[in-house]
Amino acid sequence: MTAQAVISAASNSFAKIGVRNLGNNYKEYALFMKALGEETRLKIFHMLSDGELCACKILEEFHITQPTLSYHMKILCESGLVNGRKDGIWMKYSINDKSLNTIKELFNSIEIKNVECIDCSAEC
Amino acid sequence: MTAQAVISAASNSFAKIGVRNLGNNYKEYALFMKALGEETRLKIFHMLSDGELCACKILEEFHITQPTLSYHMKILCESGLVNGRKDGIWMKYSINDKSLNTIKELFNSIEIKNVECIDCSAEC
DNA sequence: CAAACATATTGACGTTTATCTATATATTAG
DNA sequence: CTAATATATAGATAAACGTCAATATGTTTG
Repeated sequence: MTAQAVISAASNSFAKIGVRNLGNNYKEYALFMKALGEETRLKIFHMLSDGELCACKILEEFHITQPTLSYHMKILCESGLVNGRKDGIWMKYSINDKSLNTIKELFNSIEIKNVECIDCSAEC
Repeated sequence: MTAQAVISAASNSFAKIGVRNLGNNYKEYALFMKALGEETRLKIFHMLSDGELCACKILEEFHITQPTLSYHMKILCESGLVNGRKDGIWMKYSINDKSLNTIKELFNSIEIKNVECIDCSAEC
């Protein structure tokens, strides 16, 4: 079975049980979540919701070294959640509007359905 | 400086720059995000948005072993995002409504403010 | 250009993660 | 009770992660 066939089989299975298939987007979304799955980065992201901040201001709020902050900002930026722009010697960071909306839509699109799984015995 | 003092100092700093402080909740939220920051788990979570599913059905959709699925389900459940209930020999999983709403509120509460960071030079 | 400053990169390190195989623990059916 | 089935746990392992100290890079100012 080729890699393509495996992927195709997986997609078909998803369709079989009626799940909305986000396709390749799962990779992107997982990257968003991974970026926010670390307390320091989540706090930084939340700090940025009040507007753009420069690295030095962010650094003041944590007990980490400057290289560690730089590492976290890199992950936030590479995920696409955060924009960085250089302003003279300063790096200024802000939330990427588009990505935030993507996340909002992802979660808001999930509506709880109180459907019990009842046909297990017939299929497993 | 004691651990308590450190935490207290951090909280004060947050207040200083006017960030909504989510307090201890950051740990919980980061756990949510970490749980969804892995492609397989994100897919599973999304599958569950169509209703309760048993482990064996979920397993069919992935090319992983049963112990690996068990490991992922444990992480999803321990984060609080997913509920598990035992029904005979089957484990049935569903999305935790309360946690989903918590996440929705977390992101929906973030409104983009186009505020440039301009007073860096004065404070750094 | 040189000094001062903000940020990025490198290399090292211990820790955590995702995965597997092998095995254990339920639970139901005969 | 025993066999079959679904799931969980244990132990091992390779890769990824978060952190730091040291150093490099880039920018402004005297």
